[in-house]
Amino acid sequence: MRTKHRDTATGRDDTLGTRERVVRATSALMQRQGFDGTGIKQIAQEAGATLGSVYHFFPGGKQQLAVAAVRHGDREFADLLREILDSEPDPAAAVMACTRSLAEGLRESDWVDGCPVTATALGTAGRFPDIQQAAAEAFEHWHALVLDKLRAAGIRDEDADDLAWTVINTLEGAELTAQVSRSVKPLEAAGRHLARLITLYQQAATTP
Amino acid sequence: MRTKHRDTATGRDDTLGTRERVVRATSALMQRQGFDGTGIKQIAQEAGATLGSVYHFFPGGKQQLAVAAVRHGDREFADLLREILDSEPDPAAAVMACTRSLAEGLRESDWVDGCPVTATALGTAGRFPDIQQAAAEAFEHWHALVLDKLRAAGIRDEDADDLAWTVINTLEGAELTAQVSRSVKPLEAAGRHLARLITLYQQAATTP
DNA sequence: AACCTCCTAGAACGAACGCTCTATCTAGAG
DNA sequence: CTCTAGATAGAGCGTTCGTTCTAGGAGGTT
Repeated sequence: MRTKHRDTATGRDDTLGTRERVVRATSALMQRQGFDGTGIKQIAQEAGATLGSVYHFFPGGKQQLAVAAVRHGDREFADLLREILDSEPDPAAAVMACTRSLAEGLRESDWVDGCPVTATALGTAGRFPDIQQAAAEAFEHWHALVLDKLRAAGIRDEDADDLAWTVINTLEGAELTAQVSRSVKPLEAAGRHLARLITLYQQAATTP
Repeated sequence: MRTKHRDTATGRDDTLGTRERVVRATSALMQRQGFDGTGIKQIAQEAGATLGSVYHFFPGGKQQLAVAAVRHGDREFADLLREILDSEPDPAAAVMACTRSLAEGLRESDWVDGCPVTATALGTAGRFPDIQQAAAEAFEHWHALVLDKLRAAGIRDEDADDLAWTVINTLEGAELTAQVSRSVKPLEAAGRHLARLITLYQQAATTP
């Protein structure tokens, strides 16, 4: 029954298992519409699955779906972030490359694909601790990646941790502002200023 | 019928008109639960109004309610921002005071009251242009306030505009990260680094 | 008195929601 | 072949959604 054909219109890949297709559809839909704006029947339709299949793989219902979607978004952005950070030896240049990549992704999606976990996490702030914790763990993973890069570049340990948080914060906020404003300007400014900040702490580390 | 009594349990103020009570309830609820997570009947109940009253003042329905709520959040945060910026002559110290204020607000609300426009705007990204534009205007208003402060402190015009965007971006992102992580650490780091960045551009302006 | 405008009140509608349920299909083991 | 567990299929449950609708109350003007 399952064909090896890729549906170019919806981006759905029938070679993936049902569970994976459902997770990806949930992630994509909640990224755009948030938790409450996304229906399970809509997820099933987008994934090319039926309601029975969805509840077979996710007996915990919508909440379990959201947690899986957030974790998927976590891995997805972590892979992108790792790739970009590895491609540039200089951390300042690497962070600027990140802002360019985020800007490109936003523009290509006509300003609808923002951070894959923010929309889901924000709408469920105090209501579903599981979802919130999955989102918090995503931020921590991304922070760890940036932290490694900063430390490898010689930035002092006591500076690097906070600086890595500011990098994540600013990327997050700039993407959000850029999306709402439909302009890459906030992301461009963020890249320039983060690069400036990073080189500042690099100099501080080499001249004690 | 209308008493002059303030309901200390719900925070509802009966001395306000119905329309204003509805707007405030919408703003508060959508700040926590987003657009789709907030029902009109819930708004009516929280505001101490009936469904008929809500639709009398907002015949445009939920969409019009959301726009009014975002504009209310815009004014609310603009007032706070203006007050803090005016209380500190040094822009770096003023921005740090902002991060402290945001951290305090988050902690007091048990991490549920984040930015009053983000949750509403994110969930309606591509669907309701009116809401998105109201949110974009809010960011512009806040940006203008920071921009004035930076210029008044002598920062070069060509630097100040981008720098003001990064301040807004980073405040936004840090509040978001702090809320999800239930920790003030991201906000504290943001305050320190923004202050550092601002003084850097101040020095650049005085030593050509 | 009558009248008019503003506002309040909530029943009722069709649609969509999350979820449960039973039934059927498929594939591999024996 | 039969047996079984995993996966698929979708009708239907009760509830809630946004919205519409009609009816009534409050207060001022004529």
